[in-house]
Amino acid sequence: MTEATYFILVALMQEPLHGYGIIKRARTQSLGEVDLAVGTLYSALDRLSETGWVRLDREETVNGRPRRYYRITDDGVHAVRAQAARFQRAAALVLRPNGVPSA
Amino acid sequence: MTEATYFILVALMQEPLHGYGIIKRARTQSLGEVDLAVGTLYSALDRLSETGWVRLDREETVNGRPRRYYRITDDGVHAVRAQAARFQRAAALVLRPNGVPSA
DNA sequence: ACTCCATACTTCGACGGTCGACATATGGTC
DNA sequence: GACCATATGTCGACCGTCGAAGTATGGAGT
Repeated sequence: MTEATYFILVALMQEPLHGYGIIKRARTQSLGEVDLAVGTLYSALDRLSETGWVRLDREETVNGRPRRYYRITDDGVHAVRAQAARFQRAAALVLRPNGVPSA
Repeated sequence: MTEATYFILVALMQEPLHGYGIIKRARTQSLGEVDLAVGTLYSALDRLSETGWVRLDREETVNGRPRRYYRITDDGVHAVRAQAARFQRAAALVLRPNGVPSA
C-alpha cells in the first residue's frame, strides 16, 4: 500500500468524506506532510473502489454540482490496520534497535 | 522516500554491504515482507549515490567478478531517522487514535 | 467591477520508481 | 545434469504520482 492510499483510508476512518475533504483531512492529520494531488486522489479512489476498500457512501448536489462522499469498508479498515502495523515495525528497526535480526 | 529506499538504508546502518547482501538483509529485517527486486535495488543505489545518502565503500574481486560494498553516509542516517519518525507518526494515527487532529 | 483564492470534480500526459526477465558466471546440492 | 544460491547489471513494461487545464461557484480584498 502506498503512503497516499494509507492517508486516504485513515482520513475516512472517522467519517465518510468527499474528495476535497479527504485532501484537507490528510493534510491536517499528517501535520502538513502529506498534500495529496488531485490526480493522485481520484485515481487512488477509483482503485480503492475496485479493490473494495472504499465505496461510494452518498451523492449530494451542491450548487448544481455533484459531491461524492466515500466510506471505508470493513476490508479497508482491516487493510489500514495491517499497514499501520507494518509502519510501526519499519520505524522500530531504526528507533528501537533492539530485537533487530542480526543477519 | 519510498519503502525500498528506506529498507536499503536500514540494511546499511549496521555495516557496509554489497548489493545482494542488502537484498538478503532487507528480507530478514522486514521478516520476509520486503523482497527487493534486483532492478529496484541497483537503480535505487544509483539514485542514493547521487543524492549522497550512500557511497561506494570498497570494491572486492571474488571469482574474477567485482563485488561492490556500499556505505550509508551521515546524511543518509539523518534521512532514515527522519523517515522512521514519519512512519511512527503515520502508524500512531491508526494504532493510538489519541491526539488525532479532529479537523 | 475585477482579481484572487478556497471550494469541488474530472481528465490527461509526463515523470519516476518498481518489477521481472534476460544476460552472465561460479559453486554446491540432489 | 539439473537446479538453486550467490552476484552484478540492463531493459522495457507497468503502475502510481504529479501538476496543469478545464469547469464552476462564492467570498474577500482592492
